Amino acid sequence: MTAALTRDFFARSVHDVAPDLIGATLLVDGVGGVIVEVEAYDQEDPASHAFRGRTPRNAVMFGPPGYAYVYRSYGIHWCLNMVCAPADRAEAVLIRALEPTDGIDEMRARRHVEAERALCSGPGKLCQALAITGALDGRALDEPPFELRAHRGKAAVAAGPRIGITLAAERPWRYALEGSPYLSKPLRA
DNA sequence: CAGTGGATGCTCT
DNA sequence: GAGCATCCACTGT
Repeated sequence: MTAALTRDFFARSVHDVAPDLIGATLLVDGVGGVIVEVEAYDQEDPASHAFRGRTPRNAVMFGPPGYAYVYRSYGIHWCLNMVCAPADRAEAVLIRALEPTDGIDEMRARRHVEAERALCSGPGKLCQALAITGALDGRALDEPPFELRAHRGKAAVAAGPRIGITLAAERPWRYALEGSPYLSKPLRA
């Protein structure tokens, strides 16, 4: 029996929560896997959606911790974040990659690809594989359809620069499971 | 491999 | 009207 992650887990600085999420298991309606890559975004971060203040889109980031912030990216993909920090601070962790463990055939069908390595190796890919859409924006992470289980033992976490952004990309706020073949890109120092 | 460009829709200026 | 917290297909070594 593994411990479920509670809302208290997320009621901390995103810079503490993000590395601690590596190794945890994320399922949506029983489909998902182990979190192997995340990125942290805080309120003073020019690359964060919260940087320019509260808007209808990012409202969930300004709410209490332990909720999902889901937004559309490039008009095509969805991206999943987990809201952190005491309320009134807007911080969130972007979930960037999973190692698939549960419902692999269902993920293959949704993604239209065979290779396990390609199912969840990117923020848009994993949302497609787990059927995460804007319908889940603002939903509690400790309630169905979400299931979030803590990692047993210590994960080997490595940090590096963030990916896919132009502003402040050099901040070493990307965290990954060292040596995992399921990352969106290899980690660079 | 590395690099480039198109798809596509919503949010904010 | 610009600009994306992306992905894939295609090009050229």
